[in-house]
Amino acid sequence: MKIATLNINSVNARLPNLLEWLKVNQPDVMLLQEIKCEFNNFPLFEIQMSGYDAKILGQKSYNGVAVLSKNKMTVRCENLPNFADENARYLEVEIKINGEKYIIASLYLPNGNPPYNNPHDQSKFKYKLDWTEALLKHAEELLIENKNVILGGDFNIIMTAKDVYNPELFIGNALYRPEVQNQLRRLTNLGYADCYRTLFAEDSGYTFWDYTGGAFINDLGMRIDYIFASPHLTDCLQKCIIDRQFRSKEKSSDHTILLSEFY
DNA sequence: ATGACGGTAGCATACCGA
Repeated sequence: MKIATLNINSVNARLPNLLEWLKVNQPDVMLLQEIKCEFNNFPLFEIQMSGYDAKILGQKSYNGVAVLSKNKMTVRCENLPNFADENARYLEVEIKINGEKYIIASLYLPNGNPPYNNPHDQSKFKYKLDWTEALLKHAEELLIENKNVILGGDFNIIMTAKDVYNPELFIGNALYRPEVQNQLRRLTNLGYADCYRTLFAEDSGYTFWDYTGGAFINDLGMRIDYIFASPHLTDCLQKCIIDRQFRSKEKSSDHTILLSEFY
């Protein structure tokens, strides 16, 4: 079972790149974040012609998440349960693959930094903390329900100092604050494994490079996209790959694709 | 504290992002 995740930074701006990648790599499931469109503007026809069905939680201009799947899927929830959210950041589906039932979520965790024009405003960080608390509570319940659970997406959290090119630059940043790093550790303490770190203890594993300042060329990146797998699935973890070549393409997203494979 | 880029909305420039 192959599953990939990508913060695509507008699905319509990057559709050719996505379709080409799907054609070559043929994942069973593809998780997308920041599709930046409503349902009616999602390129459903082109996705279906590539052999995938799509479930979409859209939003105009900002956010928006989707799940693409070769197999039939049903939506379990749009947005986190018990969390009123005006933004489209969480889509959870159920998919049967080779006779096994999976619960899979595509998630886009809030950034949490103050707006540029109001650097002392902490409301966005509070939103991030609250959102992640709701995720943790739900993630715990999912493990009781099914042994095959995958939570993948853009978590907007740099877990440790080795997950960013220069940790000192990020002290106080909402992506690097101890409160959210601790929340992500709590996800692992529930039993979910960070697939990339499970297989690669030392590699940088960056998934994001800023558009500015030649960040990609100089490998000034950070690891903020993750695939977390339930214990039973982690036992079956075979591969985890970061496709840097996809980030080097013309008209690339500022994130790249993370791909996990299970037996 | 701000901007570098890039996307979207909508038509000039503001907002958002990590």
